[in-house]
Order: sequence, then structure tokens, then C-alpha cells
Amino acid sequence: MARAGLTAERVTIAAAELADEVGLDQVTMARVARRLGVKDASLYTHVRNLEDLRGRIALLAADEKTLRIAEATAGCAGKDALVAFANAWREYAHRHPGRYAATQTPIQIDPELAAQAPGPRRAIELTYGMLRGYGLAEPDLTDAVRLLRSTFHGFVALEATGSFAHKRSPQHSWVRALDALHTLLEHWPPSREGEPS
Amino acid sequence: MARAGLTAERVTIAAAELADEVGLDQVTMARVARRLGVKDASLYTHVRNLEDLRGRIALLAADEKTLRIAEATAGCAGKDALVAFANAWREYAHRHPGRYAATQTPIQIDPELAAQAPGPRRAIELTYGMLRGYGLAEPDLTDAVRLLRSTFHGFVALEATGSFAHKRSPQHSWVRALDALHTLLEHWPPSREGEPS
DNA sequence: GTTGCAAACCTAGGACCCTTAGGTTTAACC
DNA sequence: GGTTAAACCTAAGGGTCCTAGGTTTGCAAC
Repeated sequence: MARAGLTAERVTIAAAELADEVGLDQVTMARVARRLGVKDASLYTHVRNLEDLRGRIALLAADEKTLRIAEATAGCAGKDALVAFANAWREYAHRHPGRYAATQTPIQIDPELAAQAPGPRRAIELTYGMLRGYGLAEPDLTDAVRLLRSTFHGFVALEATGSFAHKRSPQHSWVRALDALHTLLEHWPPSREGEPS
Repeated sequence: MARAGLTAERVTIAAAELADEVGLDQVTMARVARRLGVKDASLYTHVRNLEDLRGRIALLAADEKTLRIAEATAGCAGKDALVAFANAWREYAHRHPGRYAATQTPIQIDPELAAQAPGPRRAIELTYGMLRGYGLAEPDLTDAVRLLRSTFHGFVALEATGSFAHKRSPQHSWVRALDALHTLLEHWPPSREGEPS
């Protein structure tokens, strides 16, 4: 019988495809093995266990998402960059719900493996770069980055759980949210640190 | 042997406690049963299956969170209301990570059961009420509500997954995010609907 | 108090999954 | 061709979910 020619990466990709198709919690060793035409025990040569596999999906997703954002924002600045960044983020989450869900799990990722992944570091650079035009300085810059990431992630997460009732299209609210965030970045409130609250 | 006197509600509460202690994905029929001093098969008299139980945890959490927010915002207005609302949200997520995580699962909740839960409806009322002072009209009001919910949820979700590196305390960023959102609500950008984009 | 009954709880068991241990086959290299 | 490391397998133990069907319990009505 011809050998399947597996590798940790191919197993991860199969698992990621499965996650997008049937949901992350339906990603099981047995199911991934069946998709690859292999017995489940054979996967343990390439992947430590199910938790490790989930972590690998998360890292793959982070890398892919970062890449999409980098492509989308290349050459943009100001509000164009903000919109491109945000739309790339949301599109990735829509297109790959299972992969995206994997990024939401509390971290249990092998640190050694994570160190090799370029995604997270690059994502930070991209985000800070996108905000360069708004003229913020630390620590406001970090606060603004966190606010943006929170809003982007929160929006797609709520969308995914069906938390937006149907009155108004999420797409409309999304566009308006980006308008609002742009305005906010242009009028970032001055810090009152040190003052009595 | 004395009967345990279970009910769907008591099973749900035991499961919710377990979720907070060991994580939502560790909440298993067998484990809940052990905690209640009962065989796992016995739980099926009160709860349809594991998915149903998860849905019940989510509804419980939604109700509890809404209640905390209602208590916290009672008598507040303007920025005070915003801050009280947001802090109550975040504190609930911190204090009950497992319950909170349950609210993030894609909905598969029994509609009949969900209809009985007062949480979601009340939460919407509270959120709109909190924004009353900012003088927004529909559809901006809905967009603003969605933006706030996205940011609140996104922030605590990213916090929970350890996505904020340790450079700056999340608490600082949170306070600044609330400042920023308050400013934003006071200067909500005018709609340009109908204009060419 | 006795009887009846509905619900609570149990045992038994099948199907699936995760993971380890150890054997066999493949492919590549000397 | 022979050696070797890795890929892949079978076998098996233990855990989980859930159903089917039997007991027991506690209440309520006679």
C-alpha cells in the first residue's frame, strides 16, 4: 500500500479544513485520520495529541490571517489602511470559521512551536504600522491597538454566535463601526493619568 | 440511599461551577454526575444531552451577567453608566470564565428554552437605556450598541486567551478604551448613507 | 396505613474517541 | 543488496456519550 506521505503540516491542514467544514469541536483525531486515509494512531507520529493539533491549527490561522491583512493593506495609509485591515480580518473569519475559532482557545500552544510562527509578531508590526498615520505615541498607541483588535475580534465573534438580531444588517453596522473608529483615532482623548479619578 | 433531588436547574448550576473551575471543554456528563454524586446516565432525566447542558449554561450566564449589569448601572447616567456597564461585563467574565465561554458557542440552544430566559431581552433594553444620554437615533443607535458590545466582548475574549502581551497592564488599556468610547459616543460621526463610497 | 404511580435513579451495554505499546513495512542511503 | 529510520499498522485499555430497560423512592389519594 502506498504510503500517505504525511507530515505535521499536512495533518494540520487537513484538520483546519475539517474545522472550517464541520466546526472546530468536531475535529477529532479519528476524523482527521479518516480524511487522510490513515488510521488514527498513525497521526501521533506527526502530532503530539489533539490539544497540540488544535494549537497548530491556531498558529496556521494566525499566520494566514496576518498574511491576508498584509496583502490587503499594502500601499494603503490612513483610513484606507484601517478599512483594508479590518475587512481582511473579518473576511478571514467568515471564510475560515473553524480556523478562526481555534485562535480563540486559551493558550496551551507549545512555546517552541509558537516561536517559529511568524504570524503573531508580524501582526503586531502591521497593526502599529497601520496606526502610524494617526500620530499616536505610547502608551496611547498600545491602548489604541488593543481597542481595535478588541472591536474587530468582538464583532466577528458576536457575528459568528448569531448575537446580532436581524433588524439591521451586520454589514451596515460594520461599515459604521469603521467610520467611528477612524473618527476616534483622529480625536483620541488625551490621557489623564495621574489625576485623581 | 437518599435521593439527590436533582433538577435541570441544579444540574446546570453544577455544570456552570465546573466550567468556571476547570474550563468549559472539561465539562462532561460524567464529571457533572460525579460532582452531584450520581451516575452519568441519571442526568438525562433532567437534560437532553451535553449540547443542551452547554446551552443551559450559556443561558444561565446571560441572565446572571445581565443582572449584574442592571445592578451596577442602576441610577447611573452618561459616562458613569457606560463605565459601570462595561466594568460589570468584564468582571463577570473574569469571575466566571467558564460560564462566559459558554455564551460564545455558536447557538444551538433550544428555542423554547431560550424564550423563557429573560437575559437577552433585558440586556438589550439595558444597553439602549445606557446610551439614551448620548442622543443617538436609529439606525445609529443600533450600530453604536453593536460597536460597544463588540469591544467589550472582544476585550475580555482577548484577555482570556492571553492575547495581550505584558508590556502594559490590560487594566490601563481598558480604562483608556472606555474613555475613548465615551468620546466616540459624544462625537458619533454623521452617516453618509446613500453617498457614493 | 396501604396502595398506586410517576418520577428519580440505577445497571448494562454499544458506539465512538484518545492514546500508548509494540510490530511491520517502506523508502532512502551506503 | 543490506541497513536503518521513519511511516504506518494492529491491539488494547480507558474514557466519554447516550439509550434501553429495570428498581426504588416519595408523595398522594383512598
